[in-house]
Amino acid sequence: MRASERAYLTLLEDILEWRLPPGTVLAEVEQSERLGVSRTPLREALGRLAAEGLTAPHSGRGVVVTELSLDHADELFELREALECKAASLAARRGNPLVFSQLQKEFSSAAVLVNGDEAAKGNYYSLVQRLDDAIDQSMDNSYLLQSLKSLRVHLVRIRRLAKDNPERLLASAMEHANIAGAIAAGDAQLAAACTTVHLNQSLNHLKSTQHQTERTAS
Amino acid sequence: MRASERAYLTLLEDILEWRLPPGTVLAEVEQSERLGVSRTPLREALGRLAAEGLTAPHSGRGVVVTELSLDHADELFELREALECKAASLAARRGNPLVFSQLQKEFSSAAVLVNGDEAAKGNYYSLVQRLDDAIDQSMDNSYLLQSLKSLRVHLVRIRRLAKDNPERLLASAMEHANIAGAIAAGDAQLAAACTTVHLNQSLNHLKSTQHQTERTAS
DNA sequence: TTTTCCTTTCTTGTATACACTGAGTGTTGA
DNA sequence: TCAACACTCAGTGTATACAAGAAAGGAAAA
Repeated sequence: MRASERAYLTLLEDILEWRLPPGTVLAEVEQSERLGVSRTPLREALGRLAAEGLTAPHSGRGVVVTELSLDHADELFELREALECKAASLAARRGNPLVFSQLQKEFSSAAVLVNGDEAAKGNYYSLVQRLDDAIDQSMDNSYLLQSLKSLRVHLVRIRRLAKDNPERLLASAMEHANIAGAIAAGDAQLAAACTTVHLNQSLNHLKSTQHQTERTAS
Repeated sequence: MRASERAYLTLLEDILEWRLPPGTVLAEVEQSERLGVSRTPLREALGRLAAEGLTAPHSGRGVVVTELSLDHADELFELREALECKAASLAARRGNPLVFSQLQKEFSSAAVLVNGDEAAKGNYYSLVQRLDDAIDQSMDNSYLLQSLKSLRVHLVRIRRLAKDNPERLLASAMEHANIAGAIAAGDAQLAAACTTVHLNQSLNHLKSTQHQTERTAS
């Protein structure tokens, strides 16, 4: 693997996992020594991160990890609604109904997963991943896919701020089942509506986490 | 100005103006000599172009300017509808009505512009630009703005394939007036609907250009 | 004659040295 | 004591040399 690729993947993971929290200054020599590559591939990695909006220039001197807090959740979810509703609509028009009715079934019977142990919860998350993948493939639009991917990087980062609980996961599973069902039925409008509902519920849950944190802190 | 910035801007313009058409191979030494910079800043420029989807790796040997033809218009406009409808909705909720009712008036009286000479047509295009800018500012969402900007790069490129005529420009002006009016009225749903109408008309016009070209070629 | 393998050469990937800019600090004058 | 100027230095921006890898061409064998 190329050195620039290794540096990029390492930095990306460090940022997404909050090991490099917002505001962290990324000096070139420092990071190149830490990652064991020279400055040239490191600069390429930093350039890719900047293009994704994960880093930003810092008063003319170096780059910093961009701010991200629950304050950004509203903006992020507005974009997410635009992209994912469109994606669900297109999938409803173009996807294979069998794939999505199968996914719907799995989500409907996901109650056992979200109440189980960590491994079972991992299974649930991979099920969500499979629905996303199926939509990505069915919508058959490379530009929309590209936009979604760059959005998801930020979503991964912000998701770490939320604590999920069994009740929310169960509700989420039902919402996902509805989305899959609407796509399987070929109903574009319903698929978009189900996605809107799901995203609003997710956002509300995310914000309720914030209130808890504020109360805990005070 | 930095050498990498110059190289980036020059290559960007060359690609958008079709001086570097799709499929053109961009060899590093060749381009660095052409632009009078060394390979290091040139590589940074190429990296930025690749992040925007304007270039893509070419079977292990250099990068090529990505394909773009009217075949991509459908995909591009699907993403555009998702983003611009959302943008118009948000602007309707958050924008200053006075700004948009002023823009509506200007679009309504734009008939004299589109029938005029080249300079007058330039005025019309800058009016469209002002509406876009007003929406960008009013929607107040940096993530959505970022997505829109990366989309617009491709739209600039594909717009060169379309020939505009006075009838289309006049209709376009009316459609823009409707969008501005809906935003001024604070009607998010109507603003989105007007945007959908406008984009469908634009896409149809773009495709009719294609048919003419095909008939001309045969 | 065709296919396969080897060699050559061109292009990219990486490291490093040097130049330049900008921020911080210390000193000097009012 | 404060402000302004100059100097230092850390850190980025650029150039270039070198290494590694892939494609193309030719030669040899089937």
